[in-house]
Amino acid sequence: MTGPRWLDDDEQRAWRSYLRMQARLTARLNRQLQADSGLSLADYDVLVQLTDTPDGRLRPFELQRDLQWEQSRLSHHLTRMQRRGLVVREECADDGRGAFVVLTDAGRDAIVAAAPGHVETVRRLFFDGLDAEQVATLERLSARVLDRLDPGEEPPA
Amino acid sequence: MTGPRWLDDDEQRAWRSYLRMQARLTARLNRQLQADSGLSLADYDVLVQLTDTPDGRLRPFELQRDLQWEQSRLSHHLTRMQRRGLVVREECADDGRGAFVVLTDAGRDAIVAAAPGHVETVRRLFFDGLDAEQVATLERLSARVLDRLDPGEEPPA
DNA sequence: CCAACCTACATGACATGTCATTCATTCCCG
DNA sequence: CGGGAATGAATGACATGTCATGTAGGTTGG
Repeated sequence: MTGPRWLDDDEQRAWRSYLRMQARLTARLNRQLQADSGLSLADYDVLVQLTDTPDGRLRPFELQRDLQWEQSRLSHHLTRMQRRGLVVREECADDGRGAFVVLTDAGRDAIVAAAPGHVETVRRLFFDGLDAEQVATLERLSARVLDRLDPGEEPPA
Repeated sequence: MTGPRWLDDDEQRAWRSYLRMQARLTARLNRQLQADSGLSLADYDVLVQLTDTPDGRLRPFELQRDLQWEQSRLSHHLTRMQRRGLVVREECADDGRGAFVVLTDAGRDAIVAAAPGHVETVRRLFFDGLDAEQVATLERLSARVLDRLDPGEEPPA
């Protein structure tokens, strides 16, 4: 086989720039959320999914499908969120193996309190620096890469 | 104050798409590296920095500056890498507080063995799906966001 | 029917990352 | 000089994430 196809200079710059941006932005968002609401980004994502359902309850496998998390990560995370009173687990009558994850009042309060500040931070740190063209390109770029990562997968609802 | 400025539909789609791409891509790259070379992305980044110096040695604070890691993350990570024989710590004669991190032969072997497969994976999963225009936009976008994250910071060497 | 198989979920061990704190040394200014 | 502030780095406690495995309950073809 021939040697690897190394990245050219433009690709190098773009890749490094992307990696750094990604790392720093995630760290900032996490810190803002944590400091202002005591939630992590992961907590936030789980709570958003639950809030999007009419009765604030989902089966873990549905959460897993929506979030695309590893099953065991989800299980561990739900255990921790339950310990903190953000959700509770309930048994599932239909399926003896299954369970429900249910948003508690405290969980609902937490996400309601956290959302405005989080969105504001996303806007301030990210979108406010970009024009519509860049945002559109980002979306197509992400979609293309996602398609290569999981060929033939439905986009999330 | 007025309510938060929520994201519009385009921004929502772009943001969700970006978040998902980012998470999935990172997971894939990490798994490929781990499976093929027993290294994590974090190991890889540290080893790259060390390999870029003529004698494979750096002060921890230099590594920290280049990688932009938290100081304690770096310290813990170096401890683990040292335990696995990828680097060693040495005392610093010039500065009694300081230390050196030195690439071992095993560390050098590991990065040399890992790099081709990693680059190939980055190319296959990421760049092969994109055109030059998208890559260029990504770089500018990342640079702009980075600038908002750390106003007035020098770009890395 | 029932044995093989699949699905939903939990768990333990361990790697990684963060925050707060500690410690020694160096710097700097009166 | 001397003492307080700053710097370089390690550490302990704890949150998070991964992999391998366990377990109970469903599903299905012969």
